[in-house]
Amino acid sequence: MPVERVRRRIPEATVARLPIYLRILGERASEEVECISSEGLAELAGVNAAKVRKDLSYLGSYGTRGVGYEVAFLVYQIRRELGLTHDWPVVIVGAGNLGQALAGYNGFGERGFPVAGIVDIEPAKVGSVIGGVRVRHIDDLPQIVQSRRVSIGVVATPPTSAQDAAERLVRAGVTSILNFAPVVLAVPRGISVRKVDLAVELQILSYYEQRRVGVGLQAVGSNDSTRGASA
Amino acid sequence: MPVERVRRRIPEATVARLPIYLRILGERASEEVECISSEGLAELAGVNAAKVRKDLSYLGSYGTRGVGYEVAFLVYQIRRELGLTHDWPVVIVGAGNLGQALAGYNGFGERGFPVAGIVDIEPAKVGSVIGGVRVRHIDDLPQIVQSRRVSIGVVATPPTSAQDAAERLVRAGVTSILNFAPVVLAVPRGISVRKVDLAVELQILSYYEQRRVGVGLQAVGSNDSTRGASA
DNA sequence: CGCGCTTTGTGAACGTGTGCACAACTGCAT
DNA sequence: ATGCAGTTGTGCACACGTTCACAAAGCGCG
Ligand SMILES: NC(=O)c1ccc[n+]([C@@H]2O[C@H](COP(=O)([O-])OP(=O)(O)OC[C@H]3O[C@@H](n4cnc5c(N)ncnc54)[C@H](O)[C@@H]3O)[C@@H](O)[C@H]2O)c1
Ligand SMILES: NC(=O)c1ccc[n+]([C@@H]2O[C@H](COP(=O)([O-])OP(=O)(O)OC[C@H]3O[C@@H](n4cnc5c(N)ncnc54)[C@H](O)[C@@H]3O)[C@@H](O)[C@H]2O)c1
Repeated sequence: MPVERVRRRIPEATVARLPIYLRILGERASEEVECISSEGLAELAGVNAAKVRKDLSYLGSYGTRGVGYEVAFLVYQIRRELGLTHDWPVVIVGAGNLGQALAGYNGFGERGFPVAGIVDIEPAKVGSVIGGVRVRHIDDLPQIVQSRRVSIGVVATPPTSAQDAAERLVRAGVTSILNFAPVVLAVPRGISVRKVDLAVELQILSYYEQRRVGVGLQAVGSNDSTRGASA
Repeated sequence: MPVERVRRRIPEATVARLPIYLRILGERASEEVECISSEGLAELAGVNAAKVRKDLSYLGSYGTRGVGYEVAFLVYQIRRELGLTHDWPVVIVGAGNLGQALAGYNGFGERGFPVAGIVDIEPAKVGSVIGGVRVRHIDDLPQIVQSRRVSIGVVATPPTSAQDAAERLVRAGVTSILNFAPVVLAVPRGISVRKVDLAVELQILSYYEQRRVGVGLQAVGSNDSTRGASA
């Protein structure tokens, strides 16, 4: 087996698009499409073909000129690059409205992110079962993280508790956090954080909606997921 | 009253940060803080102070040198720029797991995005009440959109129905869509779409997690919401 | 085998976003 | 008045991201 050479850094913007390509390719693969051109993939992903080629070129030269990319091989390469060759169990903090919806959602597990546990600070919430996972007390967090080798945590608590939840996750050993609470989390260097903030999304839509005065405006920005994981 | 002059275009990246500033300022305002410096706001927002100043400069010169920005006035200006001077009712398509969590969430209404309605295609779901809103049949969508003057729609259906849901929304008169389904929506020119895709977020975290080999990597990207509203 | 068709991979130009550094300005003290 | 400490607003340089355009390369066919 050859030595795994040091991987070149992949631009943030590209990393955010690879999952999109991956999903599209996955759908094609199940339809027994063997090959796809950058043009075809670009169409399906809603981006420019040159962008697709440049993105894929960061993985290596896996295309065949005059033909395109072999779907199955490309899927393998993207998965490898994104670190999706093994599962990443996640732990959810906060078993409220949102935490329950997340825990009950199968899409996570299917994509390699099984819910290893869900915890809450409220004794009344502890014990109930959501999506096959029993809600446990937040004091069990370190135990869950360590025994299940969890490195990704999801914050689904009210905003006022989000910083506390994040600190507990970090103390328990988690190194990546997906934050649903509308607050800016302070975390130690080396911890990645990504934020999903619905109010922000709506307010951005509001901005463009408001400007929609008479003229049907075109192309107000791209549609990618360019948002860093801070550290 | 002076003529409202044609507003200059605000960079995408700035538009994505304004809601963050707005939330922070809102919290300060309720603590009776009258003035804030770009440095202070930057700290709370987790960004660079120069960036804050440049962002705010797009709104106009509303700061006072040597002093800072008057919180209440700045809140007003940002709200005006984002089009938050009036409510934007939203309609949710898909009353499943996620749709219910969204409808039951008060945070939307509080921030000026009241749920004007929630619809589903499944007769069994119609009639139940979630968060004070009765689920209606999707055929009522045009009526809801028109009578409540809705311009923002939320897609919370399974991926296979998402394109259908989007088309119904557009036909009903909606011009902005927030899409939770993991698919790329095709919409006519002039329709803004933003996407929230949890699997993508997790996969991006996975990428950085996987690279976390030995060296505690620093600063892997920013933490903003730079994602366009396509058209 | 050579030729034409197709599609990749990438250099280069352009556009957007970031952050430094500093002049311009404010307010206050003396 | 004048000076000084503090803070904004912005020109500039650089980094990052996007798109074009085209040479290089594979494929199939005669
Ligand atoms: N529900 C939604 O649709 C929605 C939409 C957008 C954003 N959000 C955000 O997601 C977060 C959760 O929303 P929700 O509707 O589920 O709220 P919720 O109040 O229903 O649930 C929050 C849960 O967190 C638990 N909790 C509180 N402090 C905790 C702590 N320190 N440690 C562990 N658990 C703790 C509470 O006991 C509760 O069960 C909020 O920040 C909200 O703003 C929710
Ligand atoms: N639940 C989560 O936590 C979660 C997380 C991430 C992403 N998502 C995505 O959000 C979407 C919804 O997820 P969910 O868990 O709520 O699914 P769900 O199956 O619980 O609910 C989907 C609802 O949409 C309705 N529906 C189906 N086709 C429709 C149509 N054409 N028009 C109107 N309504 C229609 C169904 O009747 C159902 O009630 C999915 O695309 C899912 O991938 C959900």
